[in-house]
Amino acid sequence: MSKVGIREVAKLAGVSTGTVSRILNDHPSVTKELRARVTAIIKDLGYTPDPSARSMRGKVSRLIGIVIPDLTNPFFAELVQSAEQAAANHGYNIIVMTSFDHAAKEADRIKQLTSRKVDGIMLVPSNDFHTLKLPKGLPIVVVDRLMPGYSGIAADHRNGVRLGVEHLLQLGHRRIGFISGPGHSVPANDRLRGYLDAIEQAREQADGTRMAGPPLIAEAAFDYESGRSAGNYLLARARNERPTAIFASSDQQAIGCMRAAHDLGIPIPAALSILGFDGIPLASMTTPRLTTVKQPIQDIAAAAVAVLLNKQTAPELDNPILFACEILKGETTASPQPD
Amino acid sequence: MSKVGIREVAKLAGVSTGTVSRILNDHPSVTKELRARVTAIIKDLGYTPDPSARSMRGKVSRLIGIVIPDLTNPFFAELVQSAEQAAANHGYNIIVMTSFDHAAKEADRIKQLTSRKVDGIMLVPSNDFHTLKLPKGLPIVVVDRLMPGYSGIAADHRNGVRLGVEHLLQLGHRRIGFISGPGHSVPANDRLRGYLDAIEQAREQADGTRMAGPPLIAEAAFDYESGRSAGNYLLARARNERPTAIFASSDQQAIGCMRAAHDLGIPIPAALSILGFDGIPLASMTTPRLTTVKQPIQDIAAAAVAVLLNKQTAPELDNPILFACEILKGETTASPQPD
DNA sequence: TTGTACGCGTTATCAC
DNA sequence: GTGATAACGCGTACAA
Repeated sequence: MSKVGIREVAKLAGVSTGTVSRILNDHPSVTKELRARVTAIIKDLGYTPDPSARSMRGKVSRLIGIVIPDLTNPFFAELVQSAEQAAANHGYNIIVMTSFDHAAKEADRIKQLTSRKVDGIMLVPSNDFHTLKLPKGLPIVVVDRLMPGYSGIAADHRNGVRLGVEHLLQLGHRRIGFISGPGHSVPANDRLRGYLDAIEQAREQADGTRMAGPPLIAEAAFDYESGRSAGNYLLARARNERPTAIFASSDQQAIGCMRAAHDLGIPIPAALSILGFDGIPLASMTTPRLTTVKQPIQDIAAAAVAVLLNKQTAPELDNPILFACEILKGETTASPQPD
Repeated sequence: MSKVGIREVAKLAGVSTGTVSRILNDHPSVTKELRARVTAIIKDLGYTPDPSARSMRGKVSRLIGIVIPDLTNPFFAELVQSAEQAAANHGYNIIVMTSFDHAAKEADRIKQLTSRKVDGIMLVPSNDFHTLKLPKGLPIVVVDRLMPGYSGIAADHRNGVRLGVEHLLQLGHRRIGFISGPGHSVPANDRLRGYLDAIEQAREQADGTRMAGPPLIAEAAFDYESGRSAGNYLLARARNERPTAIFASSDQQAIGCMRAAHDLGIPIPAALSILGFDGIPLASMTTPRLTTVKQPIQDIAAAAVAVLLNKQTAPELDNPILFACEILKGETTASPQPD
């Protein structure tokens, strides 16, 4: 149970340390039988290469760093967990750090990771990312909040929202409100664009039924409380003018909005449909269960890890990899009642 | 921006590498002024010691490992985030791994962490922990799910539950139902004990008002759906026999139970009080807001890290450090209506 | 108090 | 195809 190094293995096998090293690293120029014999001895001794020594000599640490704004956000938690799985499948481990959406902290974290010699960084940038200088030469993949100038991977928020709006349109809704995310957030803007796209398109196709005139949009932070006030704002008008459906930019907003509707005595989904975005586990725990547009978090995480490990070619700059969203049907959307 | 090592610093300061090393490690035998000068140069060059080399030569990696069953569980997510903060304050980073409550995976993770030379492991054991062999010589602190034979840190579940029951008693409840956690879970049993303690004590003090006779206990997993069926079970009896309050062992159970009550047309808190346990953010997002017993997660995490870094003496075996819980008042508890 | 020299476990570069 | 050896960057006896 003590220090069994590569030397012990070599001595016991009657070969040199170099050979053992080559075997460990799947170097081709080693006889099959020799490889077999040494491998047996390795297993026998229970020898494991020392990661510290490895990362000192070579350039590989088999470590990837993850920097996210907030781990208590269920979306990021699942992202990290999925990434850990994906990394483990390749013999990698992860170092997790939280930036709290603070650019200075974020820069510091990245510096730490660099000195740790991580083989790559998966970054969900803080919102004031523009002040951020990233070290060159270290693979970095930006996830979810895309940044111009870096390889990015994310869900296709824009089309995801279109999907959601179309779902509501098909149910017969014509006055569809939208709770937008904070204006400085990249995904928030993508989602807003998706909404505007879909509404615009519906207007053009105007199949007799007219779409509502004034845009029914409220901007809010992604959290619960903001969703609630935005809901209050959107619902504070005469019944024949207020939206019959509200599409929120996050599940938490949607749940806050449900609460607002509940406080106003508006039954869901009878008098108001509500649609969320994200697909966090929480969505299925509300009463009634929230219908939501689900992001393929696991796919995103797996792709990000694959890119960092060079298992997959990195996306071009300014041409991110996007994953399609899908609708997770709950009980908060239904056809509108006639006025 | 290239490789600035300890040698460059030494050369530029006109001292030897040994001196620089001693300065870095706060070795006492160095002149104050020399220390000051070299420190300045270090900062000037932006020199950072190479962690890999450090952990190879010395025994310290400034890395601590965290193994938890499931990161998407909000409780564990907050635990990890708090630990990361605490570790960062001491110049440490964390490697996070998920065991999925699978003993074999867990053992493998721990082995990986050992070979990474982490300076300590914070472990929330999987439920079949009894099959677990932990490496000696490596500081390990068991958190939340206490294990006999290891240093443990957790919330005082037992007294926390007592607190909750007393809250309900003070409101006037006499038929208090309890949704217990899974029987094989250590915290679940602690919580059940707390409930039984409090009820027993209330019986003895029997101040005229009689406590309900038969125990109103339902065992369930910690999740939402299980809480819902347990709630259904407890509420499926005549009004004057069913509990006027239900205390759940987790917030998710409590929320499931709220849904059960809602489906049965039982208003909360008018006809039924509900009390949760954990204090996850989700608790304040329900309608109405859940009253719950909050665990001091940050304190737990900070203490665990402190113990691992020897900043604080480890708790005796079988004599864990316990942190007091507190009641987080929401809107789901109130005095019972007369029958 | 400070400098020197060596070793930690591995991989890469040569010879063989 | 395989063996010997330098080098990676730092900590630490030991010598001065």
